[in-house]
Amino acid sequence: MKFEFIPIDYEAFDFNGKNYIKIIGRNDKGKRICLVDSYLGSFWVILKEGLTDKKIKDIQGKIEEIRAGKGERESKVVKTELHDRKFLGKEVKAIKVFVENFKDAHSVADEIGFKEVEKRREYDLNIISKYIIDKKILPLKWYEVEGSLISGNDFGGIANLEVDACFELERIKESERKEFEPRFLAFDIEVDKFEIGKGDVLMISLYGKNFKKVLTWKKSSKKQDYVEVFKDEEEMLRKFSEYVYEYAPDFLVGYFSDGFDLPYLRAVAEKNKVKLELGLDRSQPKFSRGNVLTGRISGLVHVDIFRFIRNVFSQYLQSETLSLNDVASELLGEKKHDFDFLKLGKMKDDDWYDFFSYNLQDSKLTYELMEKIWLDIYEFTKIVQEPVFEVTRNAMSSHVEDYIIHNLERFNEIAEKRPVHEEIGKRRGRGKYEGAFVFQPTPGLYEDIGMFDFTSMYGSVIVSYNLSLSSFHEKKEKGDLEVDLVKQKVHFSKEKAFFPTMLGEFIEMRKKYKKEYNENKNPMTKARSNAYKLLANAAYGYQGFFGARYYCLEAAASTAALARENIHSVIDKIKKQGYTVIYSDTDSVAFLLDGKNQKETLGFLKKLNSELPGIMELDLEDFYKRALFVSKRTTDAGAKKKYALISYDGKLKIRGFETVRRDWCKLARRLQSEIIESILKNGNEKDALEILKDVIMKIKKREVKREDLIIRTQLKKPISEYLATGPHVIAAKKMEEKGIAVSPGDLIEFYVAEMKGKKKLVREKVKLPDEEGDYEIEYYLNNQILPATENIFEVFKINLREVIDGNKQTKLF
DNA sequence: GTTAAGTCCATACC
DNA sequence: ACAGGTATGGACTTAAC
Repeated sequence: MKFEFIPIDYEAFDFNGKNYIKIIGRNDKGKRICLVDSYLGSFWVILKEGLTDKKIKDIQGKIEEIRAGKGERESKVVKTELHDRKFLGKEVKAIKVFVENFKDAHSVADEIGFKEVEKRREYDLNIISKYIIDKKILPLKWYEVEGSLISGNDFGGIANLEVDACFELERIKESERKEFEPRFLAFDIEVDKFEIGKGDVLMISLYGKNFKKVLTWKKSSKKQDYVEVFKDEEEMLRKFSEYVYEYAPDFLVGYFSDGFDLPYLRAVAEKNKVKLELGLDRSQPKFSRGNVLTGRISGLVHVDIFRFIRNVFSQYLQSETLSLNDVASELLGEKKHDFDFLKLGKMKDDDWYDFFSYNLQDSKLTYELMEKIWLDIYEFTKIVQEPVFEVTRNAMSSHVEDYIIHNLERFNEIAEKRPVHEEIGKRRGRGKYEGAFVFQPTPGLYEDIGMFDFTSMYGSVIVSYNLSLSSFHEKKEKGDLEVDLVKQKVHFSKEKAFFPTMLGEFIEMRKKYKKEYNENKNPMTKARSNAYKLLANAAYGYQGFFGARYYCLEAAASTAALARENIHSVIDKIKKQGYTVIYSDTDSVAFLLDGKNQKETLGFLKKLNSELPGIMELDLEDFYKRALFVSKRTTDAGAKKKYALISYDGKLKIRGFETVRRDWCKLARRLQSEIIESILKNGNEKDALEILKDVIMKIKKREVKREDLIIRTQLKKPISEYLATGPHVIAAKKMEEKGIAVSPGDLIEFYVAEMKGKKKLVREKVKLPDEEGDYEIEYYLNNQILPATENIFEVFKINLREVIDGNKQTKLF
């Protein structure tokens, strides 16, 4: 039978001792299809130089005799082939070893420690990645498929899967078809005790296209048409699996569902002795323990969008936390419903009604977030060529690496191995290298400023100077680039290596799609341009990351060194041209126009660009009307990474100030930003000073709302691991005492209250937001308001303490 | 008991 | 453990008196 097919999920299975891959996807009619394909996996044995043909034949013979495996299972080598390949850019002779069951590739490779063998590689690749590379059957790409229907007990009864049809793959070729409308089903649970395994699931909400349900075993007399009440938790759980099956989603979507909803459901299913049959083979979710739990459901893709947002998206979000509420507010302009969890112990009829709609809203937000970021997931999947399950969970370093792995064939390259435990330890012990240059600013209010910055600076340095593991030379060779790292000199070949080449592709694609997007605003090109930008930015960090296959600290250190060299050179040229440089951080430089006009400055930028090496490019960031720099708190020296700018159209750009820090109270943050705005708009401090005086008065009169005085600090590790007990740790302890579960990652809220007796430490005055008490006036004046404002006024030679001492109403200072 | 230096910790910038 | 280094600054801890 012939049909069009789009792969969504891949799973390997063994049948009669051989590897098979089942691909779950859709056909062009929207039917769910399972495609089964055989797969013969292989790895590489790289030979030492100068072996005779006869010797190589001998080795191949010896390899073909090997049988190895783990436990009961044993695989034989099916065949070997000799190839000319490259490894880290060097030409090598390599034997391709085909193993009956790829799970035994490592064991087989272990048997090939002959003295003629230089290295063994690719036995550590994931079988699905290997399959996608070898067979070129890429996720989310349409194919024309010929296959034969599988029925009965073929392949161990695979025809029993909950799909519309199962085929064995016979022929496949690319199709022109593009459009794909994925089916999402979002879910969310509510429980009575937060800790997994300790409580009951009170309700489960589901949200899809024209589909909304809240399943529960609790009742409210007020009717909600989407609520279905079951006799107990067990029946609710059964119905949950059934609804998921009926809706037949491609993606079952949750928010933090790897860490909470799915494991919680599993725990209560176990307790109720019911099976959570979510898989297309009616199997239960399987959890793998990495750093965090990961829940996999056979045949449909469980997506925890929190993880994708955290790993990929978060750096471009303004939200102060990655909670569903904050992220949905920012991306969708929609919030969670309010529900007071303290009611849980004594729920009334109306409360259940509210709780059901609260639960449904969470699924709705999750569904809409998935719709919102789907194109980003889709583009990442297309670019790195890994299945959506992995793409939505992997960190940026993995995305970079996956792109490399899936593109090595173009370079005839064999993949490097993943570092093992000892190697990682060694790498981590190597210590830091010198990073970026930051210009020491002079505090002051400046006027008429220009700012240039390099586009993808580190990426373009790597490409322009060819910095990577395969171009790195231990000893200097003829024509090499030499980079002086002070402690040592390192060398890189000028022969173009694959890593800089691929990174060049990221930068080029980013440029191309950014341009395309600007000409024709289309969410697809935006997502694509964004994905390439993220990959380009992460590639530098990747080479310095201890877990990377293509780790090269020398390349990372050289990238930073050459970036410094380039920014210094640009700073010098700008100065020489007659501008005053006032600031620079890593890849940007700010300077005073000193009477020169913008047009002239842009002309100068063009000249600067013509002198830059390789693909490096300097851009106009913007022209600004005013800029404010302040001193550090402890010395007179200007503070780095802390400044505020106002553009000619009145837009503010504030960096580093307390205003942008989430661990300062609202009052201090708002006051500081008002002061900064006033100063930048007016060009003087007069109005700003009045704003400050007003707030100080309010504090003293106790007119400030508690909400504006709450300080929020993240708990980064379990309470017991803290060596220094800061205020937020005490607040977290208090929460635990009240029976509120706290875990690493939570934002802890507290305020500083007046206490009986003289308390010295801040932590002794910590109270939780709902705890009775009066705020401590002195703390908020001295530890929040003053530090956030005094070095701003210092720029105008105003000593806040003196000014305020002269004010009769404010004698506290 | 007080104070200054040192350390821990969170958060930001690029 | 899940990209890197640079930087600020609050609050606690420790050493010295």
